[in-house]
Amino acid sequence: MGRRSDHSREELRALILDEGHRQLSEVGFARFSAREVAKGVGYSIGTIYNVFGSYDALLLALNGRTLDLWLAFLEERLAGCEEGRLDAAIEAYFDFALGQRHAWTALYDFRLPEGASPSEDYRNKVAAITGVIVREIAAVLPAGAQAQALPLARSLLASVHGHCFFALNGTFAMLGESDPLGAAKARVADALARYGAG
Amino acid sequence: MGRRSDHSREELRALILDEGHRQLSEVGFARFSAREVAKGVGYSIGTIYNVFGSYDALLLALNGRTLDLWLAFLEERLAGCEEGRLDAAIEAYFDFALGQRHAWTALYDFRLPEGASPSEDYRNKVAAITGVIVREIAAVLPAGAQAQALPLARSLLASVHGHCFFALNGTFAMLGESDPLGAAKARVADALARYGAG
DNA sequence: CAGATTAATTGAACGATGTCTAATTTTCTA
DNA sequence: TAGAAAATTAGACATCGTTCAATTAATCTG
Repeated sequence: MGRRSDHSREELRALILDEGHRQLSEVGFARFSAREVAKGVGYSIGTIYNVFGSYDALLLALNGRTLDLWLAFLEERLAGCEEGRLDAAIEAYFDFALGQRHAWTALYDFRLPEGASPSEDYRNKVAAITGVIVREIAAVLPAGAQAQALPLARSLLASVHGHCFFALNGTFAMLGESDPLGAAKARVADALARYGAG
Repeated sequence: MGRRSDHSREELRALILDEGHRQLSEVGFARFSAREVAKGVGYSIGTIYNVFGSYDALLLALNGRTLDLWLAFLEERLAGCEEGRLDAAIEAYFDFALGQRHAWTALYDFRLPEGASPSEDYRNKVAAITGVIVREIAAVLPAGAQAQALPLARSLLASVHGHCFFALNGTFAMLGESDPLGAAKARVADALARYGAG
């Protein structure tokens, strides 16, 4: 079969992303297959390569979508939240990871070949999520510690990530920890206490 | 070729583990291949399956070896260390992950199929590493807070893991963080300060 | 020591993967 | 309307994990 006019380039791209994200969320990164996505949208594997160029590029696009969903989820949770916004953000972190388990895990299971770096677009998405945390931390830091908001946000993101990661991969269960979210909140509180936040 | 007397069962197992760990450390989890290991030891792929039963079992054994190396590395670093032992442990965490980059990453990239859980042997190895941290934290906690040593150790392990993970996977670089180790140490110090450690 | 039994080892087969490319077909352009 | 450009396909390729019948060497047995 040759050229078709079923979908424009952008429609096709969106179609593949929709179906791809659906499958990734269902089967997880390890079992994810570009061929299967092609089947799902009724095109051949070659078309996936025409649109995305490579398997890696497809996965980067799918992970980008996950980041978009994550940011939206985070902002929505914070939208009607007056007090305890930072705790709410941590809860949102956990809830998204648990709810979108496979998609979230794929963010970290998938790695570009050594030397390669993600697109500016992708980096911006990561920075956007970080930006939310920077904002929330700045809001609770005293005036004299505002300069610490960015480095602190990066560090606390890493801490929360570690807790969330151990919760999902079974490490915490193996060690008898039954309240990963509580532990994560406590560590964030520890750090903020030192900067006189409140 | 039929039965050979080149190696006993245990020698063969050790041979495969040696070569497997060498290759895993060299090429990383994504490019690791059981067939290639078979080539490396001069046996056929079938023999790998006779000895280990499955690809998953082989990888679990290889990750087990990484955990052994990690524990030994950690203890050796702490051996001649009088003060600042906890900071030394965090440094050791980072140094091992950086030095054994591929092997360390494989600990978390590889996942058992859903529902399956690692062997008791594997769980013990993870618990052993945790045990070292519990011990070191207990040593700096005041008498009244000893009960917190275990939960705190689990939580601080997660925090340090998050920092190490972000350092290795490029997230920190992407966010402009240039001292992940320093940040990890600071978060641990924050937590200990709250418990009156010193 | 000879023959039978057991155990280990092999390599081909299978279905699946990502990747590439020649051929085909449609659409656009001059 | 003829030719150029773009899109789509299907098959080929090398690789992967997995299985298994056949083969061969070591061991046991009488």
